[in-house]
Amino acid sequence: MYRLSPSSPSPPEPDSQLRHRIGEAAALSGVSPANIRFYEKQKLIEGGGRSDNGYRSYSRADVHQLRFIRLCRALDMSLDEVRTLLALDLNVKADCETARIALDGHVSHVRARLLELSALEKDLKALRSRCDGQDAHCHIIEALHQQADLPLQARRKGPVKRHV
Amino acid sequence: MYRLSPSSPSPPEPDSQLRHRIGEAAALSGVSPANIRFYEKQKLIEGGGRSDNGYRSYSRADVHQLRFIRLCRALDMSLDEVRTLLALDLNVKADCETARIALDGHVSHVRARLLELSALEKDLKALRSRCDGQDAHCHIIEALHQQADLPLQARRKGPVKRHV
DNA sequence: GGAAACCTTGAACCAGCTTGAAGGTCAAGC
DNA sequence: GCTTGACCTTCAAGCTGGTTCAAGGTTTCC
Repeated sequence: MYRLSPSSPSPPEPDSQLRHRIGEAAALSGVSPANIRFYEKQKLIEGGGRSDNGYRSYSRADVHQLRFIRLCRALDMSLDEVRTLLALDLNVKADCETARIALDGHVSHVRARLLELSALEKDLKALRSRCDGQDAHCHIIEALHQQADLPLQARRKGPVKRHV
Repeated sequence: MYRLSPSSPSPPEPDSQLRHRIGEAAALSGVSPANIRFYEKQKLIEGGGRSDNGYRSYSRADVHQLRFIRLCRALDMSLDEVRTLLALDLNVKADCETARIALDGHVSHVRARLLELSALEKDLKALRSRCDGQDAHCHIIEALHQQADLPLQARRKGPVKRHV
Protein backbone atom coordinates (compact mmCIF):
# COMPACT_ATOMS: atom_id res chain seq x y z
CA MET A 1 0.00 0.00 0.00
CA TYR A 2 0.90 3.61 0.07
CA ARG A 3 3.08 4.86 2.89
CA LEU A 4 3.13 8.44 4.09
CA SER A 5 6.55 10.08 3.82
CA PRO A 6 8.25 7.09 2.21
CA SER A 7 11.58 8.96 2.25
CA SER A 8 11.96 8.57 6.04
CA PRO A 9 11.18 4.95 6.73
CA SER A 10 12.79 4.09 10.05
CA PRO A 11 12.67 6.92 12.57
CA PRO A 12 9.05 7.96 12.94
CA GLU A 13 8.59 11.70 12.74
CA PRO A 14 7.67 13.43 16.00
CA ASP A 15 4.27 14.59 14.78
CA SER A 16 3.38 11.31 13.11
CA GLN A 17 2.00 10.31 16.50
CA LEU A 18 -0.39 13.23 16.41
CA ARG A 19 -3.96 12.14 16.62
CA HIS A 20 -6.98 14.19 15.70
CA ARG A 21 -10.54 14.25 16.85
CA ILE A 22 -13.22 13.99 14.22
CA GLY A 23 -13.65 17.76 13.90
CA GLU A 24 -9.95 18.30 13.25
CA ALA A 25 -9.81 15.39 10.83
CA ALA A 26 -12.78 16.95 9.05
CA ALA A 27 -11.05 20.34 8.81
CA LEU A 28 -7.83 18.71 7.58
CA SER A 29 -9.50 16.47 5.03
CA GLY A 30 -12.43 18.53 3.83
CA VAL A 31 -14.81 15.69 4.71
CA SER A 32 -17.54 16.64 7.19
CA PRO A 33 -17.72 14.83 10.54
CA ALA A 34 -21.06 13.27 9.66
CA ASN A 35 -19.60 12.12 6.38
CA ILE A 36 -16.55 10.64 8.09
CA ARG A 37 -18.85 8.57 10.30
CA PHE A 38 -20.75 7.58 7.19
CA TYR A 39 -17.56 6.41 5.48
CA GLU A 40 -16.71 4.43 8.60
CA LYS A 41 -20.08 2.70 8.45
CA GLN A 42 -19.50 2.00 4.76
CA LYS A 43 -16.11 0.49 5.68
CA LEU A 44 -14.16 2.94 3.55
CA ILE A 45 -12.11 3.79 6.61
CA GLU A 46 -11.42 1.78 9.71
CA GLY A 47 -13.33 2.67 12.85
CA GLY A 48 -10.77 1.39 15.30
CA GLY A 49 -9.10 4.32 16.97
CA ARG A 50 -10.82 5.77 20.02
CA SER A 51 -9.66 7.93 22.89
CA ASP A 52 -10.40 7.07 26.52
CA ASN A 53 -13.57 9.14 26.43
CA GLY A 54 -14.86 7.24 23.41
CA TYR A 55 -14.14 9.97 20.91
CA ARG A 56 -12.91 8.85 17.50
CA SER A 57 -9.20 9.39 16.99
CA TYR A 58 -7.45 9.79 13.66
CA SER A 59 -3.79 9.46 12.67
CA ARG A 60 -2.06 11.34 9.87
CA ALA A 61 -2.51 8.26 7.66
CA ASP A 62 -6.24 8.26 8.42
CA VAL A 63 -6.48 11.89 7.37
CA HIS A 64 -4.56 11.04 4.21
CA GLN A 65 -7.05 8.32 3.42
CA LEU A 66 -9.94 10.71 3.93
CA ARG A 67 -8.32 13.13 1.51
CA PHE A 68 -7.80 10.31 -0.95
CA ILE A 69 -11.47 9.43 -0.77
CA ARG A 70 -12.46 13.06 -1.16
CA LEU A 71 -10.24 13.39 -4.18
CA CYS A 72 -11.75 10.34 -5.83
CA ARG A 73 -15.24 11.58 -5.07
CA ALA A 74 -14.31 14.93 -6.60
CA LEU A 75 -13.43 12.90 -9.69
CA ASP A 76 -16.99 11.60 -9.44
CA MET A 77 -16.08 8.02 -8.65
CA SER A 78 -18.59 5.86 -6.83
CA LEU A 79 -17.76 4.67 -3.33
CA ASP A 80 -17.31 1.19 -4.78
CA GLU A 81 -14.71 2.49 -7.21
CA VAL A 82 -12.97 4.27 -4.35
CA ARG A 83 -13.02 1.08 -2.31
CA THR A 84 -11.34 -0.71 -5.18
CA LEU A 85 -8.62 1.90 -5.52
CA LEU A 86 -7.98 2.00 -1.78
CA ALA A 87 -7.19 -1.67 -1.73
CA LEU A 88 -4.51 -1.40 -4.41
CA ASP A 89 -0.78 -1.60 -3.92
CA LEU A 90 1.32 0.82 -5.89
CA ASN A 91 3.99 -1.77 -6.58
CA VAL A 92 1.91 -4.76 -7.57
CA LYS A 93 1.55 -5.07 -11.29
CA ALA A 94 -1.87 -6.71 -11.17
CA ASP A 95 -3.08 -3.85 -9.00
CA CYS A 96 -1.88 -1.35 -11.55
CA GLU A 97 -3.85 -3.20 -14.16
CA THR A 98 -6.89 -3.03 -11.90
CA ALA A 99 -6.42 0.71 -11.47
CA ARG A 100 -6.19 1.25 -15.19
CA ILE A 101 -9.32 -0.79 -15.83
CA ALA A 102 -11.24 1.02 -13.11
CA LEU A 103 -10.14 4.38 -14.42
CA ASP A 104 -10.94 3.51 -18.03
CA GLY A 105 -14.39 2.39 -17.00
CA HIS A 106 -14.92 5.55 -15.08
CA VAL A 107 -13.70 7.75 -17.92
CA SER A 108 -16.11 6.14 -20.33
CA HIS A 109 -18.98 6.64 -17.89
CA VAL A 110 -18.11 10.29 -17.63
CA ARG A 111 -17.77 10.67 -21.37
CA ALA A 112 -21.07 8.93 -22.03
CA ARG A 113 -22.79 11.22 -19.59
CA LEU A 114 -21.08 14.19 -21.17
CA LEU A 115 -22.42 13.24 -24.58
CA GLU A 116 -25.91 12.76 -23.16
CA LEU A 117 -25.79 16.16 -21.54
CA SER A 118 -24.61 17.97 -24.67
CA ALA A 119 -27.42 16.40 -26.68
CA LEU A 120 -29.74 17.45 -23.90
CA GLU A 121 -28.50 21.00 -23.89
CA LYS A 122 -29.06 21.18 -27.62
CA ASP A 123 -32.64 19.92 -27.25
CA LEU A 124 -33.38 22.32 -24.43
CA LYS A 125 -32.01 25.30 -26.32
CA ALA A 126 -34.03 24.38 -29.37
CA LEU A 127 -37.10 24.18 -27.19
CA ARG A 128 -36.29 27.45 -25.51
CA SER A 129 -35.74 29.26 -28.80
CA ARG A 130 -39.31 28.51 -29.85
CA CYS A 131 -40.69 31.05 -27.47
CA ASP A 132 -40.00 34.75 -27.19
CA GLY A 133 -43.02 35.61 -25.06
CA GLN A 134 -44.57 37.73 -27.81
CA ASP A 135 -46.92 35.21 -29.28
CA ALA A 136 -50.51 34.45 -28.36
CA HIS A 137 -49.78 30.99 -27.06
CA CYS A 138 -46.80 29.21 -25.61
CA HIS A 139 -44.67 27.34 -28.11
CA ILE A 140 -42.69 25.65 -25.38
CA ILE A 141 -45.63 23.94 -23.76
CA GLU A 142 -47.08 23.23 -27.17
CA ALA A 143 -43.90 21.61 -28.43
CA LEU A 144 -43.63 19.40 -25.36
CA HIS A 145 -47.19 18.16 -25.78
CA GLN A 146 -46.71 17.60 -29.47
CA GLN A 147 -43.59 15.57 -28.85
CA ALA A 148 -45.45 13.53 -26.28
CA ASP A 149 -47.90 12.58 -29.03
CA LEU A 150 -45.22 11.17 -31.27
CA PRO A 151 -44.76 7.40 -31.27
CA LEU A 152 -42.14 6.19 -28.82
CA GLN A 153 -39.71 4.99 -31.47
CA ALA A 154 -39.59 8.37 -33.21
CA ARG A 155 -37.98 10.06 -30.25
CA ARG A 156 -34.34 9.83 -29.36
CA LYS A 157 -33.87 7.82 -26.24
CA GLY A 158 -33.01 10.28 -23.53
CA PRO A 159 -31.13 9.72 -20.31
CA VAL A 160 -33.24 8.05 -17.71
CA LYS A 161 -30.74 7.99 -14.91
CA ARG A 162 -29.65 11.32 -13.50
CA HIS A 163 -26.36 9.95 -12.20
CA VAL A 164 -23.09 9.91 -14.03
CA MET B 1 -54.77 22.91 -20.72
CA TYR B 2 -53.75 20.78 -23.61
CA ARG B 3 -56.43 18.77 -25.40
CA LEU B 4 -55.76 15.63 -27.41
CA SER B 5 -56.85 15.91 -31.05
CA PRO B 6 -58.04 19.51 -30.80
CA SER B 7 -59.18 19.41 -34.42
CA SER B 8 -62.22 17.22 -33.64
CA PRO B 9 -63.82 18.80 -30.61
CA SER B 10 -67.44 17.67 -30.55
CA PRO B 11 -67.95 14.05 -31.65
CA PRO B 12 -65.68 11.87 -29.53
CA GLU B 13 -63.63 9.47 -31.58
CA PRO B 14 -64.57 5.82 -31.25
CA ASP B 15 -61.27 4.79 -29.72
CA SER B 16 -61.01 7.80 -27.42
CA GLN B 17 -63.11 5.70 -25.02
CA LEU B 18 -60.45 3.03 -25.02
CA ARG B 19 -59.09 2.43 -21.60
CA HIS B 20 -55.89 0.64 -20.76
CA ARG B 21 -54.73 -1.39 -17.83
CA ILE B 22 -51.48 -0.38 -16.24
CA GLY B 23 -49.39 -2.80 -18.29
CA GLU B 24 -50.73 -1.46 -21.57
CA ALA B 25 -50.34 2.13 -20.42
CA ALA B 26 -46.76 1.26 -19.53
CA ALA B 27 -46.10 -0.22 -22.97
CA LEU B 28 -47.70 2.79 -24.68
CA SER B 29 -45.90 5.39 -22.61
CA GLY B 30 -42.54 3.83 -21.90
CA VAL B 31 -43.05 4.28 -18.17
CA SER B 32 -42.92 1.07 -16.13
CA PRO B 33 -46.00 -0.04 -14.14
CA ALA B 34 -44.19 0.44 -10.85
CA ASN B 35 -43.14 3.88 -11.96
CA ILE B 36 -46.69 4.79 -12.99
CA ARG B 37 -47.87 3.86 -9.50
CA PHE B 38 -45.03 5.93 -8.12
CA TYR B 39 -46.09 8.96 -10.20
CA GLU B 40 -49.63 8.51 -8.95
CA LYS B 41 -48.42 8.57 -5.37
CA GLN B 42 -46.39 11.68 -6.18
CA LYS B 43 -49.57 13.25 -7.63
CA LEU B 44 -48.04 13.72 -11.06
CA ILE B 45 -51.01 11.85 -12.47
CA GLU B 46 -54.49 11.35 -11.10
CA GLY B 47 -55.30 8.02 -9.51
CA GLY B 48 -59.02 8.09 -10.10
CA GLY B 49 -59.87 5.62 -12.83
CA ARG B 50 -60.46 2.03 -11.75
CA SER B 51 -62.24 -0.92 -13.32
CA ASP B 52 -64.80 -3.00 -11.43
CA ASN B 53 -62.11 -5.40 -10.31
CA GLY B 54 -60.03 -2.59 -8.82
CA TYR B 55 -57.47 -2.49 -11.60
CA ARG B 56 -56.20 0.95 -12.59
CA SER B 57 -57.65 2.20 -15.86
CA TYR B 58 -56.07 4.77 -18.15
CA SER B 59 -57.54 6.93 -20.92
CA ARG B 60 -55.68 8.16 -23.99
CA ALA B 61 -55.18 11.49 -22.23
CA ASP B 62 -53.64 9.71 -19.26
CA VAL B 63 -51.21 7.93 -21.55
CA HIS B 64 -50.38 11.26 -23.16
CA GLN B 65 -49.61 12.72 -19.77
CA LEU B 66 -47.34 9.80 -18.95
CA ARG B 67 -45.49 10.37 -22.21
CA PHE B 68 -45.23 14.04 -21.39
CA ILE B 69 -43.69 13.24 -18.03
CA ARG B 70 -41.32 10.76 -19.61
CA LEU B 71 -40.25 13.32 -22.16
CA CYS B 72 -39.53 15.92 -19.50
CA ARG B 73 -37.60 13.35 -17.47
CA ALA B 74 -35.62 12.48 -20.59
CA LEU B 75 -34.78 16.18 -20.69
CA ASP B 76 -33.50 15.64 -17.15
CA MET B 77 -36.08 17.79 -15.43
CA SER B 78 -36.91 17.14 -11.80
CA LEU B 79 -40.36 15.88 -10.91
CA ASP B 80 -41.05 19.29 -9.42
CA GLU B 81 -40.22 20.97 -12.70
CA VAL B 82 -42.47 18.51 -14.49
CA ARG B 83 -45.23 19.22 -12.01
CA THR B 84 -44.88 22.91 -12.80
CA LEU B 85 -45.07 22.37 -16.54
CA LEU B 86 -48.04 20.03 -16.26
CA ALA B 87 -50.09 22.71 -14.56
CA LEU B 88 -49.53 25.26 -17.32
CA ASP B 89 -52.05 26.36 -19.88
CA LEU B 90 -50.80 26.82 -23.40
CA ASN B 91 -52.91 29.94 -23.93
CA VAL B 92 -52.29 31.82 -20.73
CA LYS B 93 -49.55 34.40 -21.08
CA ALA B 94 -48.40 34.16 -17.47
CA ASP B 95 -48.06 30.41 -17.86
CA CYS B 96 -45.86 30.89 -20.89
CA GLU B 97 -43.66 33.15 -18.82
CA THR B 98 -43.50 30.44 -16.16
CA ALA B 99 -42.50 27.87 -18.76
CA ARG B 100 -39.73 30.07 -20.08
CA ILE B 101 -38.38 30.73 -16.60
CA ALA B 102 -38.48 27.04 -15.70
CA LEU B 103 -36.74 26.10 -18.91
CA ASP B 104 -34.09 28.78 -18.54
CA GLY B 105 -33.33 27.61 -15.04
CA HIS B 106 -33.10 24.06 -16.22
CA VAL B 107 -30.82 24.91 -19.13
CA SER B 108 -28.39 26.65 -16.83
CA HIS B 109 -28.34 23.65 -14.50
CA VAL B 110 -27.52 21.42 -17.42
CA ARG B 111 -24.84 23.75 -18.70
CA ALA B 112 -23.21 24.03 -15.28
CA ARG B 113 -23.09 20.26 -14.97
CA LEU B 114 -21.71 20.03 -18.47
CA LEU B 115 -18.84 22.32 -17.59
CA GLU B 116 -18.11 20.33 -14.43
CA LEU B 117 -18.03 17.11 -16.37
CA SER B 118 -15.69 18.40 -19.08
CA ALA B 119 -13.24 19.59 -16.45
CA LEU B 120 -13.57 16.18 -14.86
CA GLU B 121 -12.94 14.34 -18.08
CA LYS B 122 -9.79 16.38 -18.60
CA ASP B 123 -8.52 15.49 -15.12
CA LEU B 124 -9.31 11.83 -15.57
CA LYS B 125 -7.60 11.63 -18.92
CA ALA B 126 -4.52 13.31 -17.52
CA LEU B 127 -4.51 10.77 -14.72
CA ARG B 128 -5.03 7.89 -17.11
CA SER B 129 -2.23 9.02 -19.42
CA ARG B 130 0.27 8.63 -16.61
CA CYS B 131 0.16 4.87 -16.81
CA ASP B 132 0.87 2.57 -19.71
CA GLY B 133 1.29 -0.60 -17.68
CA GLN B 134 4.97 -0.94 -18.60
CA ASP B 135 6.49 0.65 -15.55
CA ALA B 136 7.54 -0.97 -12.28
CA HIS B 137 4.94 0.81 -10.21
CA CYS B 138 1.56 2.33 -10.83
CA HIS B 139 1.58 6.01 -11.66
CA ILE B 140 -2.18 6.26 -11.33
CA ILE B 141 -2.34 5.13 -7.73
CA GLU B 142 0.78 7.10 -6.99
CA ALA B 143 -0.61 10.31 -8.46
CA LEU B 144 -3.84 9.97 -6.51
CA HIS B 145 -1.97 9.53 -3.24
CA GLN B 146 0.35 12.40 -4.02
CA GLN B 147 -2.56 14.67 -4.76
CA ALA B 148 -4.17 13.62 -1.51
CA ASP B 149 -1.07 14.89 0.26
CA LEU B 150 -1.35 18.37 -1.21
CA PRO B 151 -2.92 21.05 0.96
CA LEU B 152 -6.65 21.42 0.45
CA GLN B 153 -6.47 24.88 -1.09
CA ALA B 154 -4.10 23.78 -3.83
CA ARG B 155 -6.66 21.50 -5.43
CA ARG B 156 -9.46 22.66 -7.68
CA LYS B 157 -12.80 22.20 -6.01
CA GLY B 158 -14.43 19.26 -7.73
CA PRO B 159 -18.10 18.44 -8.08
CA VAL B 160 -19.47 16.99 -4.91
CA LYS B 161 -22.98 16.26 -6.10
CA ARG B 162 -23.42 13.60 -8.74
CA HIS B 163 -26.73 14.99 -9.91
CA VAL B 164 -27.27 17.45 -12.69
C1' DG C 1 -20.52 26.44 38.29
C1' DG C 2 -22.42 27.57 33.93
C1' DA C 3 -22.24 28.26 28.94
C1' DA C 4 -20.24 27.01 24.58
C1' DA C 5 -18.18 23.91 21.76
C1' DC C 6 -17.20 19.66 21.02
C1' DC C 7 -18.32 14.55 20.86
C1' DT C 8 -21.58 10.14 20.95
C1' DT C 9 -25.56 7.19 18.91
C1' DG C 10 -29.53 6.26 16.28
C1' DA C 11 -33.00 7.50 13.26
C1' DA C 12 -35.26 10.00 9.70
C1' DC C 13 -35.03 12.47 5.40
C1' DC C 14 -33.77 13.70 0.21
C1' DA C 15 -34.61 12.06 -5.25
C1' DG C 16 -36.46 8.81 -8.19
C1' DC C 17 -37.14 5.12 -8.62
C1' DT C 18 -36.72 -0.61 -8.33
C1' DT C 19 -37.59 -4.93 -6.15
C1' DG C 20 -39.90 -8.14 -3.22
C1' DA C 21 -43.54 -10.33 -0.55
C1' DA C 22 -48.14 -11.81 -0.15
C1' DG C 23 -52.20 -12.09 -2.22
C1' DG C 24 -56.48 -11.17 -5.71
C1' DT C 25 -58.38 -11.74 -10.80
C1' DC C 26 -58.94 -13.68 -15.09
C1' DA C 27 -58.49 -16.44 -19.40
C1' DA C 28 -56.78 -20.67 -21.46
C1' DG C 29 -55.92 -25.55 -21.42
C1' DC C 30 -56.61 -30.29 -19.67
C1' DG D 1 -63.44 -28.39 -12.06
C1' DC D 2 -58.75 -27.38 -11.51
C1' DT D 3 -54.34 -25.72 -12.49
C1' DT D 4 -51.16 -22.67 -14.65
C1' DG D 5 -49.59 -18.32 -15.85
C1' DA D 6 -50.00 -13.63 -16.75
C1' DC D 7 -51.72 -10.03 -15.05
C1' DC D 8 -53.14 -6.91 -11.19
C1' DT D 9 -53.32 -5.11 -5.98
C1' DT D 10 -50.97 -3.21 -1.60
C1' DC D 11 -47.33 -2.13 1.44
C1' DA D 12 -42.54 -2.23 2.57
C1' DA D 13 -37.78 -2.02 2.00
C1' DG D 14 -33.57 -1.09 -0.67
C1' DC D 15 -30.55 1.77 -3.57
C1' DT D 16 -26.59 6.14 -3.48
C1' DG D 17 -24.29 9.44 -0.90
C1' DG D 18 -24.97 11.72 2.05
C1' DT D 19 -27.47 15.68 5.58
C1' DT D 20 -30.00 16.82 9.56
C1' DC D 21 -32.10 16.15 13.91
C1' DA D 22 -32.79 14.64 18.71
C1' DA D 23 -31.07 13.46 23.07
C1' DG D 24 -27.45 13.07 25.65
C1' DG D 25 -22.14 12.89 27.38
C1' DT D 26 -17.47 15.56 27.71
C1' DT D 27 -14.36 19.11 27.77
C1' DT D 28 -12.88 23.68 28.10
C1' DC D 29 -13.05 28.38 29.07
C1' DC D 30 -14.38 32.21 31.95
